[in-house]
Amino acid sequence: MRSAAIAGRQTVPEAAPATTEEQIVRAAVRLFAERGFHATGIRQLAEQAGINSSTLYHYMGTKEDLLFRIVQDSSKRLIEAARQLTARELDPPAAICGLVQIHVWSHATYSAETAVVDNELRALDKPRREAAVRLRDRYEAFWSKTVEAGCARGDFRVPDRRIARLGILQMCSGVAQWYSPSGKLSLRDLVAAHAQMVLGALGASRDRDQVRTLLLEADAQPIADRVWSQP
Amino acid sequence: MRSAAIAGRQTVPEAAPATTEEQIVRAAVRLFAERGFHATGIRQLAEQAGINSSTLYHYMGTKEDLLFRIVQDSSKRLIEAARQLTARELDPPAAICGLVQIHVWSHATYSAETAVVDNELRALDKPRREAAVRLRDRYEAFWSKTVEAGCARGDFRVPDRRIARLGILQMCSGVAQWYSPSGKLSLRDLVAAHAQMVLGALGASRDRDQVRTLLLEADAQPIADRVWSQP
Amino acid sequence: MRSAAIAGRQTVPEAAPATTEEQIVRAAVRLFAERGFHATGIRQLAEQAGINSSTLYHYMGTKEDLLFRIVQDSSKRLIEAARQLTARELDPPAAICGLVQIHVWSHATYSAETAVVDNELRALDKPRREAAVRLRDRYEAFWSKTVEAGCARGDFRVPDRRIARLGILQMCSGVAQWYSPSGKLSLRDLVAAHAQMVLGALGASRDRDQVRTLLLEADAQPIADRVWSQP
Amino acid sequence: MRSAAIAGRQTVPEAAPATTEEQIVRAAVRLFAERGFHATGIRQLAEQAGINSSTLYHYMGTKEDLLFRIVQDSSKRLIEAARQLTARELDPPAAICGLVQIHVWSHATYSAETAVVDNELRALDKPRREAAVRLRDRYEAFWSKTVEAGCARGDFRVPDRRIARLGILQMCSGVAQWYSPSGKLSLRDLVAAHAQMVLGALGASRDRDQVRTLLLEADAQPIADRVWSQP
DNA sequence: CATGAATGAGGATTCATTCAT
DNA sequence: AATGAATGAATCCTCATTCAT
Repeated sequence: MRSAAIAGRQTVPEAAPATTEEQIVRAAVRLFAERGFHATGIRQLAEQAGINSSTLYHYMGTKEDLLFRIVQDSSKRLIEAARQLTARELDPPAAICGLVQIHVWSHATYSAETAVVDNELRALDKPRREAAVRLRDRYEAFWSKTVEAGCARGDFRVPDRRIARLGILQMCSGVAQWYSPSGKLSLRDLVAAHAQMVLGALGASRDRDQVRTLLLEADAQPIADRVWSQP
Repeated sequence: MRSAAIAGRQTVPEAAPATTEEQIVRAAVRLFAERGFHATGIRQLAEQAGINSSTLYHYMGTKEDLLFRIVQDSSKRLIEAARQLTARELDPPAAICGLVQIHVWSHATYSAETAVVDNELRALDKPRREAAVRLRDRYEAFWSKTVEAGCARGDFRVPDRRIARLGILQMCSGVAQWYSPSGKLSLRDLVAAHAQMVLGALGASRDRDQVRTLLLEADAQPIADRVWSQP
Repeated sequence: MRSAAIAGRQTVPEAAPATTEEQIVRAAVRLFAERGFHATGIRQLAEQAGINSSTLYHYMGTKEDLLFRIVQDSSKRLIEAARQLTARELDPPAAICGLVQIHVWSHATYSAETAVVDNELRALDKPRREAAVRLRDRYEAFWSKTVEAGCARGDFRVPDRRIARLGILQMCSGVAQWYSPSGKLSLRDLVAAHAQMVLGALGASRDRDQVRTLLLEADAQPIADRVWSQP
Repeated sequence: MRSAAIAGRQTVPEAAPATTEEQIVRAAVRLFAERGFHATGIRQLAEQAGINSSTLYHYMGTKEDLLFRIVQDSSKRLIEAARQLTARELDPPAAICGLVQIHVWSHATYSAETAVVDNELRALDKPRREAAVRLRDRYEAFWSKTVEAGCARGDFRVPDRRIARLGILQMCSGVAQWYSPSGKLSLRDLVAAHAQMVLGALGASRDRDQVRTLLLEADAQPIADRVWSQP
């Protein structure tokens, strides 16, 4: 198991002393990602947040409420980033590189948050799970549209657009499971490697220099950075 | 436990009525895949297997033992398939197509079993988790070697071999999450699409006809079929 | 507070060694009567029944299920007794004496059971509370009919039949709160006194000898005895 | 706590807007009566009083303190009413009618307050419960004395004086459970019906006109009205 | 006067597991 | 081979209450 990657957040240093609520959410994100929702006890959660377990209930409704909040929050950040990117109306190859940049950067930097979104939806009850799936669908729609556009323009050639979208998303999500920001592989290289693989998978030309150019053109990392820094 | 029971959705219909043991393993595979290990209660398990919860303990040791056996069994099948394939010493492009064929077919056909392997390792205690990880590593080693060989021979061009291996494996594992054998997408097309995307991601030439030829050359599905049918 | 009266059951000695289930129900009846449903903890309940608190859940569903079972059981016994009595088609004065005999005897002898029925209905959720109220209404209908008949025949003269029914029932239920079977007041005298008061309240002639005769005619105690002895 | 707050449904409309304290007591009376002491949470109490739950602790000491104050206050009002009535030294039949008038009117008009006194004493700890029981005994002593006197004078003929006292009190208390001031049954008729039944139960002559005369003679409702209106 | 934060004890219930039958 | 009874530990969550602000 590649759990080392879960460490997460240290990238953006935070000056303000963490409020109790923040500490709870952080603890929850970490534990839900590491052990899973059902394997995380309310007492561990409290302990990790440095408070008594009953105090949790001043801040979260239910344990499940807390999960849902986390899922919702992280999903919305990704959606917002994709929205900002696609608003630029780049060509499909640049657009897909931008999406990869956002996705991979987010999954590498906020691996715990994204792992929760990717793995713990099934712990939600039906209405919330459906709400979470709708959010995920809204996010994936940005990918769909870009793939469609690229195929329509002849930039991409894929056997099946849906399979392609699912495949490249899955590939890029994988980094949350193994990438460690403290290792020697840089985020930049990680992103570039994925962009190159994605372009290849989509049947687009994928020369290393072209990829570099497309990533520069997309310049999506600032977007990702921004959406994850907002309160 | 006769490990034949793990097969799940039987491709080749089996005349023999399921033994109690088989039913337990089937129920476990289904529930662990659907809800996760920790969210699966021993009583649900028993109910789904059509027996009393105490009776479970004649067949499985612990709930965790049961998980471990499932993980071990499924992992070994994949390993055995990959072993048989690589024993043929195909050229890297054909070999990688064969691996994709095995992996995708297995994840599509035995989605519950593979999902358990992919998602529930963290529920195992340390020694068992490490044993399971060793099995996974043995399996992935076949992929590593093939990627290495392809890169060495110039068939593949990737920015980072480890990232490539992880990326394509992740992509191919994804099918367990969404593919439905009862839908209109055929297994053959599913496999072909993935082979094509994987070749692309690896920077190999990925003309559709070439892919078809490589898949025919690899002819790995019979292997997969066989390893999953064994007792 | 007159809690001494709650002791209850010892009247009918029981040869068979109490099963776990019986012990649970007895403990519940006693505690629900003494302290009330909400003031009775599941652990006290278990302790009084001589078992571990988790074992309770093999026998009762929920604590509330247990309450409902007790309410239902006791209500049905009273209904059955009243049914058997009214089947004799006595004259209203004798019939009302019989009802008093059943009611007072039951409330004196099974004070815990009847106290639970009388006081703890509000702890039930809506559907069960309504079911319990329906049972109570079925029981009180026997009283209504008898009062009506007596008024129609001129045996009784009351300002308002509904008030009368409620008043005399309430009066007779009171014994569960204070009567102690181990005190010096005999059940026979207790019943006779209430019969006399009820007849008076209903405006019927209430000479002591008449009351004695009516009670003999009704001869309802064997009925009460019987319905409470059934399993 | 200014005890005026306990009044509840104000017969005489009060101009002054309810103080926080009054609202707390009103909420407590209502909830303790409806659901019982143990089923009433401190937070519901606060919500119903329109304040934060911590604020409660400025007004009540403990939840149990609050219950005790309510019990004490209501008990004292009844005692005071009975004292004023018996100070008139009426003949036993008129006196008993006056007591019924007070008791029934109070239980009908202040059903929540009286229900709390009648049902929730067991939630008090021993010293307070005993204090509450002493108050109840002081109240019931007025009834005892009147019954005794009536029996001594030959106005009443009862098989057992204690049983008689308990029976008629119980009968009259019942109205708190079912009477609705907004229904079509008037308080006057309710009281008259009970007076008539009580006289009958005591073996006194109970002609309707006599009852009316006795009630007029007792003229106790103004007393009840007054004691419940005092601050 | 009023409150939000905080807590320890305890609420009911379910957990995986054992064992005698 | 199979089960019903039993349990201790743990589950999530709510309780009444305190206190600094």
